[in-house]
This record gives sequence, structure tokens and C-alpha cells, in this order.
Amino acid sequence: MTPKEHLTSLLKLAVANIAPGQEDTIELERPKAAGHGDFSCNVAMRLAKTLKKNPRELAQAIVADLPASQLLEKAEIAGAGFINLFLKPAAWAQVVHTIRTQGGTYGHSDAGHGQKVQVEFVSANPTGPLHVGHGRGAAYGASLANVLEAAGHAVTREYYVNDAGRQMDILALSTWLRYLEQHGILVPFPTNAYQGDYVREMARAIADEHGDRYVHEPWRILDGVPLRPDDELVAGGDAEAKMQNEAHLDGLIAASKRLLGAEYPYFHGFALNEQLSDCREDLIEFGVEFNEWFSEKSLFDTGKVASAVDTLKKNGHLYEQDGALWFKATAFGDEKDRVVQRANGEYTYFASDIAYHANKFERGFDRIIDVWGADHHGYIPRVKAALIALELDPEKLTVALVQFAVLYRGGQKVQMSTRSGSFVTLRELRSEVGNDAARFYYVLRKSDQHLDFDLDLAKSQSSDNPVYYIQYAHARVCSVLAEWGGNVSGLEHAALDKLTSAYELTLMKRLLEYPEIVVASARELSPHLIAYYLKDLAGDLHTYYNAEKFLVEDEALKLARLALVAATRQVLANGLSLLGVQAPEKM
RNA sequence: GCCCCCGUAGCUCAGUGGAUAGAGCAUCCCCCUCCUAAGGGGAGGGUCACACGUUCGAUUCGUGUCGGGGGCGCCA
Repeated sequence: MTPKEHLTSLLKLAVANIAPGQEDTIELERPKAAGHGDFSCNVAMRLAKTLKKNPRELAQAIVADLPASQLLEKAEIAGAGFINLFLKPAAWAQVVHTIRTQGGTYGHSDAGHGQKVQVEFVSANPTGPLHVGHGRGAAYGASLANVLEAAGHAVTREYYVNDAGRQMDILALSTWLRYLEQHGILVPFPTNAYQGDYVREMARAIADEHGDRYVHEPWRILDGVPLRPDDELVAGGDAEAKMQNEAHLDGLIAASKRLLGAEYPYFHGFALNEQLSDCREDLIEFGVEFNEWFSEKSLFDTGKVASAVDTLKKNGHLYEQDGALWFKATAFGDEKDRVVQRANGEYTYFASDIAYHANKFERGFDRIIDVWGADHHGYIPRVKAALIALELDPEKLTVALVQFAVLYRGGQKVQMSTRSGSFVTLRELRSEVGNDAARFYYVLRKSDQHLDFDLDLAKSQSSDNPVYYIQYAHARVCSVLAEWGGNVSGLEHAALDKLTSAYELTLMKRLLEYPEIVVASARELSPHLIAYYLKDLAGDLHTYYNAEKFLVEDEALKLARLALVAATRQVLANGLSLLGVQAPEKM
């Protein structure tokens, strides 16, 4: 039992005497000012109104009824009716033993009661390298999943692979066109196809392997394809030209499918495989792994999309207009009705997403968390609408929106544009600032807030850089323990009552807070709380380090101090691991 | 026009229905004969955008105003 739990139970006993049935309103908080005790309770003020009593008198009565305790030093009444509780130092010191005993699981709890939670994140189209925007979703989702797990949830990490649909067709087409280029067949490359060099590389690999097997004459390719509009009009944002541009692209896709025939799936599959394995590798290097890579295509293949749409139709939630099939999303709180099947018979992305979410519910998760880029926020009402229409509980779904990250280098915004292909990839970022700094910086802000990512700062190996600041604290303790040379497990019998300085008490209090931080972080879906906690903890350690020498002559004092810093090292390592950041022994 | 995020120290940002609102950077002063100075101590710096409301109590919750950023396809 933690001191906080202990004090809460004492207060409950006292309150039960005075106001039976009100015990559950008790909450303890940690006051900011040291003079206000280690914990503070506002229950007297909260009960004053219903009991029609003066809050200070109520507080007096509660304090008078507090059972005696080994850990409680004193209880004071202050301000408008606060009950301020002061603990004996021994109450704090026990945390050092707790940490040594629990090791890597210190901070874990059963707060989530084993609830089955799915966290779906990244889910980028496998049509090219991950960029820095995906990186934030990856870092956030991975840390969030870790935090939820530590707080006692059964977590499934999932990547939704958009392997069906037009974007993949565009990638397959792009690859084929580059392949043709390499055989001297010059079909003008569409502006809205994938421009990146990785497409040329895939084309080269196919050419190396299969020679000219997939070559077709240019006039046959362009036969019947809507004409390409003027590029300048498209770039200028002319609506008609843009539509024409898309029609041109769709025409080329149709041509590639027609001419390649049974070979088309080869191009499609090759490109998908290449991009997906590249993405998977990228993420693994970034410390991000998934339990499930869920294929969108499989939803079509197993008829799940059709059956989800059928269910909606059967329940009268669909209607036809302009040849398309519309979902009455407005009946369930969305602002517009949405198309699920286009006039050309193709299902929309929304249709497969309905099937996907229905499938998530079928798999029996108690809670589903979708991590999406903030640009999708308008999408939430329609997905929730679909859930309600399918008689599924929309409260089980939480969409965590991740705002964009903007890179800064030399104080200047790094310009990015997907269109021109001039985006910075996650790989480039990782190689520039390192995995640890990237992981840490991504979660240093609340996820729903714009992130300014300062590349120079993330790279700097100085105290300005919070990653190094925290890692350095860990390395410092390792260094002290190495200097001492003893076995950490031998610190079991350290006399912790030797730890009485203000530095030591501050540190112990901080260590004791860690499990609460993990729980709060899970509850708020906010891994950044861990990052801020670690900065504070590292700060406490550095202050202590500078103020006191640990390897002192007095053997008992030395062992007590080493036990404390070893516990600090453990918590630093535990917290860093939740964020996917290394805890180095040397720097 | 509609929607989302934000407005807290010079800058970048935490924070909370509670008491005297914090950190880092920047500025100024100071600390290695010492377990890693990638560190530490101290000083200055605030109308928590503004108004009204709810409350015993609001920087926190609600409404409105102003200001900044972003998003709004039969795209995914």
C-alpha cells in the first residue's frame, strides 16, 4: 500500500463517523507549497454545504477522528478548510525498497483491470516512405500503447494497411510508367502520380528481373485515355482542369489493367510488398512494432464490406441518389450524408472503414483507440454515425487526433509538400537527430497540439536537450554504481533511515509519484506526462548529485544513498522505456 | 461559412475546480583538488488574451468577443 492509499483509508474511517456514506468523495492531492504538507484534502469544504456546517469545524472533527498511524506525522487545518497531512520520512523511504523489489515493473498497475484495448496507429498508405508526420503518429501511438499496457490494459497494436483502393492503383501505375521509361517508352508521367525516386527504384528492380516482359506500345496505352489538361491550369487550382487530371490518371490506370491483364496484380503486389516492408523496417528501427497488420483488401475479399453495407441497407440507413449509394449520416449527428458506393459501383474508403470498425467490435475489444492525423477530424462524426447505425456503442471508440509537426532548422521552417515530393522522410529525420531524440521530441507536446520540432536542438548534445539531460542522469548513476563496484542487489539491507536531507526526501517523493503518473498518462492518453515527469526526476537527481557525495566513508550512509540512486536509475529506465528511448550506461 | 487546436514569463511550453501559477531557453551573478560541468545554485521576469456566468473558491468548467494556427472532396 502506498502512503497515499494509506492516508486515504485513514480519512475514510474518520469521515465515515461524521458523514456516513460520503467516504467516497475523498481525494488527496499533492500541494504545490511545501508548507501545505505532503498531501492535502479538501473533503471538509466539499461536504460543508450538504452538511450545513462550517468547513473548518468539519475539518477539525475529521482530524480529531483520524486513527493513529505509524506513517502520519501530523495533520493540520489550513485556509478555508484544507486538511494538510504531513508524513514521517520513513513513509517515503519504503519506496526505495519497493522499487528495488519490483524493478522493471515498478510503476505498473492494474488500473485498467485487464481491459482489452486496441490502439490503431500510423496506418499510412503503403505508397511511399513514411514522412515526419507519420513519425509523430508512430511515436505517439507506440508510447500510448506502452503506457496503457503498464497501466494494466491488454493492448493490441494494429496497423491498418490500405492495400485496396485507388492510391495503390496509382502506385502500381506509377511503377509501370517508370518501368516503361526505362525501356524508352515515354508516356508523359502524370503530375498526380507518385513522383518519388523510390518508384524508379522499384521499376529498375522489375526491369532487372523481368526485362521487357511488361512493355507495351505507347499508342496502345494512351488509346481512349482522357486527355491530359494543361499542367499550369492544374497547378493554378482550376477545378475543371483538376478533374480532367484525375480522369486522365484513372484512364491510365484502366489502360494498365487492360494491357497488363493477369500481370497487373504482379505490379500491384510488387509495389505493395516493397513499400510495406520498407515501412515495417523503418518502424522497427524506430522501436515501433505491431501485433497486427490488418489488410483493407481482406475486408473486400471476405465480403465484409459488402455485408456491412447490406446491413445498413437492410436497416434502412441507405438511399440512392445520382446513381450512388448514400449513408444517412445526418440521422446520427453528422453534418452531411456520405457516399458508400459510387455510381461506378466502387465502394468508397468510408465503406471499407465501416466494415473495418465493425470488425474491430467483432473482435471483442472493450475500447478502440484510433490515432489519426488531425486533418481527419471531420471524419469522426461519420464513423461514429455508422457505428450507431450498426447498433454498436460509439462510446467504445476514441479517436486521438495528432496534430502536425513542423520542422525547424536554423530557426527556419523546413518547407514540405507531398505534391512536389519534397517531404522529409522519417528515415531522414531519424538519421539526422537519432531515434532517441526523435521519439522523445515527438511526445514532448500534447498530441492534439501543433508541434514545432527544432532539429538543431534535438541534435544538440547539451543540457539544452531534454533527452540527453534525462539519459545523462541515468548514465551518471550507472557510473557511480560502477565506481562503487558492489552488487546492487546487496543494497537490500541499506538503512534508509539515514536518508534525511531535503534532497533525499524530494527524490523519494518524486519516485513515489511515478505510478500515479503512469496511471494519469494512460487515463488522459497523454504520454507527454511521462516525458515531463522524467525531466523533473532527472533534475532532482542532478541537484542531489551536485549537493552530496554518494561514495562517502560512512558505510551505512553510503549504502543508503546508493540504494536511493539505484532506485532513481530504475525509474528513469522504466519511464524511458515507455517512451521507447534508450537508457544508456555511459555517455 | 462550418469544424478542430491554441492564447500562461522576452522565447518554447507544462500545469491544476483550491492556498504564494511552474520548467527549460535567453539575460545577469556564482559553483569542479570532488562519484561524468552533457551538471548544479541564485536573481530578475506574469492582468494565466478579454468579458460575463456557474462555484465557498475559476488560470482550470460554460457562453460570448478578439487574436493566431490548421482542416473542410462521389480523395485516402
